[in-house]
Amino acid sequence: MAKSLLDQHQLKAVAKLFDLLAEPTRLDILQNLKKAPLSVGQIVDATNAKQSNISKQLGILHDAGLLKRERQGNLIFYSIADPMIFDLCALVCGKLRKDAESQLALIRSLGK
Amino acid sequence: MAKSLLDQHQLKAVAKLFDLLAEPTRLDILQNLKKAPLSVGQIVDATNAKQSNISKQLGILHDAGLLKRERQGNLIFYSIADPMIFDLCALVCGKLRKDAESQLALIRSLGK
DNA sequence: ACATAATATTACTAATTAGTAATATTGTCA
DNA sequence: TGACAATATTACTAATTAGTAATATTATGT
Repeated sequence: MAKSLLDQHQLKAVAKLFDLLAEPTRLDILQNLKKAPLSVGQIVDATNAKQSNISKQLGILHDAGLLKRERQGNLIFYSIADPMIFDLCALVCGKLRKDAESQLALIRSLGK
Repeated sequence: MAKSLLDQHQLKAVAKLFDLLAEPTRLDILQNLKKAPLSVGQIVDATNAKQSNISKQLGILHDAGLLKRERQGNLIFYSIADPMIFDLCALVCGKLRKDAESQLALIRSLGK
């Protein structure tokens, strides 16, 4: 086992995946799809984004392979293609919570 | 336990953290710091980015709390503040590898 | 075929930001 | 103090992109 550092190309691929998760609207879509597939309209209702934007972001997530798409009559249902995303989000949420708790403990310790 | 969906503010915080990891240069810095703290000059040498850019990206990572900074004489050493980052990167790398392997298997299965 | 509902696309604006050259700052050593 | 090395900052450009209104597409039911 050598240095095993990622090369430029690989770094770019990793960055691209992180970038997909670096937008609140897309994260909102993903967390809403966590339990079950939803139609575009349902996602629009669940978030507070406009239809055109949701459609756009769904397209981005689908093109990247993070979402699956299935037509059912007049509706189009999207679903999570790889639940690994939620492991990622759990890690990040865990870190943020831990940081916040440390912050809180620090503040409390200053309260004499 | 209710719906437990993140609100707008929380989504923004999560997105911000992902955004820090959504740039190849910053990822390159982080992976170089994985083994040990490095000075700015060492990081510049290890990557193929200019000094001013490395310094800028180090500042961003430090301001966000992902890196620690320590002066030693003329040099300034940066180090990873929270190794959780590597868990994140490992997940992403794992996914990309798995996807690539599936792709490869598919191609092979088509080769008669 | 027509009206309607659901979704996608287009064209655009505003905001963000990576990278950079030049310059400023900070520390070391003589 | 002055020269030098390491790092940070500034000011700028070019590129990317979220959000949006308007419009186009696609499917359904009559």
